[in-house]
Amino acid sequence: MLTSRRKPLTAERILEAAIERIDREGLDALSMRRLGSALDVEAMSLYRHFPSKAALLDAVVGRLLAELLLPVPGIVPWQESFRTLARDYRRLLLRHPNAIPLLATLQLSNPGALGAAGAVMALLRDAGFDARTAFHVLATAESYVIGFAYWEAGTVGIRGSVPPPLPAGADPYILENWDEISGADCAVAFEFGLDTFVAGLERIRGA
Amino acid sequence: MLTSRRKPLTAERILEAAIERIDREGLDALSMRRLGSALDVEAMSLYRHFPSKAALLDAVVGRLLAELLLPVPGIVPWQESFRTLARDYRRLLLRHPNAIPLLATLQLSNPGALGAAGAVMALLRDAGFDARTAFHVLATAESYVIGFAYWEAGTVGIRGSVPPPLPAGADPYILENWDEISGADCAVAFEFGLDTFVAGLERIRGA
DNA sequence: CGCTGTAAGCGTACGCTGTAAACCTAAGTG
DNA sequence: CACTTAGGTTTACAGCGTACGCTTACAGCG
Repeated sequence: MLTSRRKPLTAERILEAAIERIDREGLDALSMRRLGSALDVEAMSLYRHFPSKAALLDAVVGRLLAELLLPVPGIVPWQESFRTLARDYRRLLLRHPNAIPLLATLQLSNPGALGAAGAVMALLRDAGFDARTAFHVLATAESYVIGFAYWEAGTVGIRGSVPPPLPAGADPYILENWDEISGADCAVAFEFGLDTFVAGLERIRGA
Repeated sequence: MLTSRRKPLTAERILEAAIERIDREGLDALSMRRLGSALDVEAMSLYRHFPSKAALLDAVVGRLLAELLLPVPGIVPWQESFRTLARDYRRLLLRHPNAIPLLATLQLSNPGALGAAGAVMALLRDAGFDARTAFHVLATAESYVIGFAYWEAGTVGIRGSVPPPLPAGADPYILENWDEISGADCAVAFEFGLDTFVAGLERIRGA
């Protein structure tokens, strides 16, 4: 089959197609063969651009994290930057709910994660936190956001798909209000946790 | 092959073997064939006890959650019960780090999850929180614990295995103290987040 | 005792997966 | 022109989940 007529395959195009497929069909639906055929190419061609499927998924993580606007210390109060980043991160995760397991297993060694981690560390140290505390805050906050998005995507359901039926025996409040527990409700809960956390931070800043 | 000489296969024995394999070799190493051979049985025999691999994994989740000691309201201050449960949950997750992805995707419809969720709801309502707030707290806290364990297992490394090498460009503090960032350090960070959260809860109780 | 229904485990087979290795071809480059 | 090389293809392999049908062991019953 002639190759010269096609738009050339690039790492960038592969990543875009991979993300689109993950968003639309889920993580399990992303196989090298399917991804290849979505790009009009054989599966093995992808290996010219990524050494393995795992490497490709790592790159997907980096590419998704690049959507985040990182805070610059000193322009607005640190609390505001911190809240904004957390909210942006949650929204990013909800825009790509099928990719959450990928981002949850993100390692600090991922180049895409380093930038974000560094920016948060800088922000917090500029706010007066010592380095060790800043690191704890980073770990804690990232955990919270990812955990929450995981929970939200799994509980409320992904992209409005019907949540699984609740069996009898659930807590009365949850049972009665199951239908009302929506994305909006989750946002309230998220903000609640975020407020609580920031308030706690303010009390120990510089400690 | 004669079957009467063997210990009979039961759902219980299958679950135990599955958990042991997950703990020892990881989630990916758990295939029906391998699990079968660990039990001296053909893969298809497992389907007599579980309708699918997904159902088996669901049962694994339930079985793991059953290790948790659920709080009973009114015996000790709610803060103490809350903290204890969170710590127990974290420890449970770290005892089975390879199963964290399973527990992270846990749905509220999982029978094993219902008991825990109900216990927490009861605890919080007994403490004076209204139902809606209690639900938010449940979501937030569970997110935090799971997210944190995910982060901890991925960052510090699982069961003392060497963490991946940190590339240059990381935040200076993280780079310099990478070797020292240990489980103990994580425990401090976890307690820090927990304290922050409980303090925030105390301020809004009953609101 | 034999007969029969049923539950439990086995064997085979199908379509899918990730990827190693060899191959082919078009585009430079001397 | 010959030669190299990057990029896409082809084939092949081992392993996966599981549908389907077979066999075996045992329980209840006459």
